[in-house]
Amino acid sequence: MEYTISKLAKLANVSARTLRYYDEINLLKPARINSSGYRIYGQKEVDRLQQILFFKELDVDLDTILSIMNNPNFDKQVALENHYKQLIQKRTRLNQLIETIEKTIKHEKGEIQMSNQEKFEAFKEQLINENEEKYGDEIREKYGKDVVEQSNAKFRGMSKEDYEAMEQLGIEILELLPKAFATGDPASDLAQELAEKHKQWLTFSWPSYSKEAHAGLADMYVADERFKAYYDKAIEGGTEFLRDAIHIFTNK
Amino acid sequence: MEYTISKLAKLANVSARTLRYYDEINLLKPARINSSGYRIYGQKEVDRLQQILFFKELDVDLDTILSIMNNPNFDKQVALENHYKQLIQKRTRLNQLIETIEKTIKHEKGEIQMSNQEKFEAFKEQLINENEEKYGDEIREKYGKDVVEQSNAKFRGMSKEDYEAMEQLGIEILELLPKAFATGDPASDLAQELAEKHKQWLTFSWPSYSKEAHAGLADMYVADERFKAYYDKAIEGGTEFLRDAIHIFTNK
DNA sequence: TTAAAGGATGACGTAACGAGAAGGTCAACA
DNA sequence: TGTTGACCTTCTCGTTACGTCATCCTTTAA
Repeated sequence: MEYTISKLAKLANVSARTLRYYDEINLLKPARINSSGYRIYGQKEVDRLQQILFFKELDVDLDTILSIMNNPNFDKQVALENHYKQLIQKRTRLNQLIETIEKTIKHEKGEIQMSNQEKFEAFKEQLINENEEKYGDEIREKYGKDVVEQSNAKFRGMSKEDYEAMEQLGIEILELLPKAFATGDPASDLAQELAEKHKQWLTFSWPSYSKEAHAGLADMYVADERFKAYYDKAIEGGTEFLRDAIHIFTNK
Repeated sequence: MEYTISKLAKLANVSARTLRYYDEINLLKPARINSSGYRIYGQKEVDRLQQILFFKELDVDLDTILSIMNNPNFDKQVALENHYKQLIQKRTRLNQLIETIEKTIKHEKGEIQMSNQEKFEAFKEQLINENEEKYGDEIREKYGKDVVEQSNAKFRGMSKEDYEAMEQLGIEILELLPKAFATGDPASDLAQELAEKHKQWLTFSWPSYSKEAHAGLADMYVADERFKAYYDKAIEGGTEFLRDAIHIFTNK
């Protein structure tokens, strides 16, 4: 079954302009262009569009969708969970705002004046909470508030280039993991290279590196099913192997 | 208390650029400009900014905020209570989004853990896709966009139990078809039982039942080689027989 | 044959700023 | 007194995800 642009547009309930735009940004290319220059879409494109629209419904921006769909190493689940976290944060913010409004209404009714500080307190609290939520309670509990806060600051100040380098490193780690695992030895050169790469990856977001923290994080990976799923997807048992490699690495 | 632009920006947790922009669009003018051309804000502006930010949190565009705030009939109390109501609504919407994403994550995780579930979900999606491809336009034209979308949604949200019941019904239909066909009469009791079962089967995936739609679908079965092959596999000429039985059933 | 429908490619507009250039002002410190 | 650095100014361009023309070409139905 083949579709012209407006046929597909009707099918998916989007505009033809939208499809041309998706073509333009390489998000969804037509299967072929016919002799008159018309865009012709096939089944594969229909499926892909459906995926795209699914993510769009979750408020994911097109650039991110593009990464998700083009990068085979990009874990859909991780992406979904990140997005989930963002939504939770949004809701937390909303809840605080609701509280603030409740307070404000009460104050106004009671004709009690709020100080400027008080008025903006809610917004500031929002920020703090966002930071706390963003980088996980686990790490905060283990390594203290300061680390998290510095980490936040570093992460926010990260350039696009840095972020992309970090992403690339993450991909390399996933690629290296099965190879290192194949050696069967967490002390092998490949496994230690893996641990080294993981350290580098870590330093992108951590304010300072410490062996204990690195080893602790490795333990957390095994204990946390989300991380475990991520690394085990590359190779079954990969998370434990990575942990062992890191433990050897940090005890050197 | 007087504020320079960055003082106010910090207080309200917005950027200086934002305040300059608000000045530019006449949403928030500074109290005065000092001899060096600096913007100086006072208490009135702080209050106004707070109001603006409240509305902004409600996703109200700045143009609308401008109208609201310039309206002399603007009652702060009423406005606040309206904000409040809207915030509650927004939170409800967010909660729905979060629920959806939770379901999706669970579903995706289930794909990894249980291949049964995976097959089921994947098959459902595939069915929807095929259905969309083959009949999307047609059914939309005939019965309207909503029916198709509700149908897809219903199918997606179907429980495993429902799906299995539906599958069972499908098997029964295939078993009943040759027996009914043997009567040679689409109006026979067996044939009408067949049509009734088919209706039940249909209601699993269709949002609402209508005789016309049922009859239309029967016609489509005969016209489409995929369905025809499916029913003819049970008995040669079974598709036409089923169609005739359904027509009689729907004209009762 | 002709008109309508549908396709294509620009190009501009949108909202709410972010980012950066180029330059002026102010307080502090050597 | 000169200089540094923080802070201010205006101006301009870039961003997202398209909507909306304008202009021209192709296909289809009457």
